[in-house]
Amino acid sequence: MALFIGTHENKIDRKGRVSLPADYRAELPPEEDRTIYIFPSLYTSALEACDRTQLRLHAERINAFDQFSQEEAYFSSQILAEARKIGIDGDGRIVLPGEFLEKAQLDGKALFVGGGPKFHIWHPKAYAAHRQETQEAFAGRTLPSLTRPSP
Amino acid sequence: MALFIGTHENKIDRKGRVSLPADYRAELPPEEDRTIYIFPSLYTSALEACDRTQLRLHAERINAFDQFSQEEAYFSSQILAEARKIGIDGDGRIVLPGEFLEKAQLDGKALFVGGGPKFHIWHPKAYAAHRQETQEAFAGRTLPSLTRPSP
DNA sequence: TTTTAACCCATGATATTCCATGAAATCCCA
DNA sequence: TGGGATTTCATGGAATATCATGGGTTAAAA
Repeated sequence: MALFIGTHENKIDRKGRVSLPADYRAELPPEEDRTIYIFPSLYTSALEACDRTQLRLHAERINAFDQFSQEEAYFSSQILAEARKIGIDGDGRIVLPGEFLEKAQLDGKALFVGGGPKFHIWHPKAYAAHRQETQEAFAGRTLPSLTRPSP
Repeated sequence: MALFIGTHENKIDRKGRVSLPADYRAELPPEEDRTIYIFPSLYTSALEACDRTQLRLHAERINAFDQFSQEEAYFSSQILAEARKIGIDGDGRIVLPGEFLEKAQLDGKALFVGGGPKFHIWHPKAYAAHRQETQEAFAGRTLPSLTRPSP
């Protein structure tokens, strides 16, 4: 499984190109190492990106709702309908479509934020604020173990 | 599973390089023996380090929360976004990024402290104080068994 | 045409690798 | 068991490779 970690702030050039961090490129599966999938995050201004395997997992989660249910329709329209397949050029760069630049309010810089099997692309200042907010909301919280579920 | 034990105090050279204790290197899995993952400890000034298997476990714990939930966002931003993949050079050394040196307030020395599947990197004096504190707080405490869950 | 995507090459800064040294630990054989 | 030989290890500096970035060129799409 891909493990995207760390944060990298890269420049968006005048052609709209941004280098995908080398760490991230190295995590992409060999058979699909020149493609990622991106869609707008549901509850933040960021973009969410992942490889094909992870996008399939999202599709399966959505399919786990009852067919023709409102939940299925909601998540399907928010994720699957909005997602785009993005190519990676020979120098490891991607081009973000205009609609995504607007959604994430990106101007000259893109902040790549690792999140395990996925990563986010933020406006640097927006991420700083978001990080601060979650930190205040969850200060002191510990991460539950998988083997011994908390009561 | 890797078992990092014991403590080792090594020198940080002017390029930020430190020798990873040979004991620890020997514990790394053969297929990934030239890479470790490091992130700032959530509630101390230390750095936390582990192998890929252990980091994936962290990612899975975080993924066990609902997608797009606040808990997921919090732990992801505190652990996965702050983590870095650190290469081990041919001589068994790692380079600690400047941000990590600051976070752990490391100047010339790094104290490696074994903790089973993970280890910590401390400023020597900070660790001495931390050890003293936990000892005072938990002296007399017994260690629960795995097979007989605590009530 | 105008735009958009993909490819090729160049460059400075940063990160990684290679080689050398002394000290300490380990080994080996009488 | 002793003591010299050998290896391992931490550390220092120099050489090399990688990466992000910029620009130009070509090919396909709008």
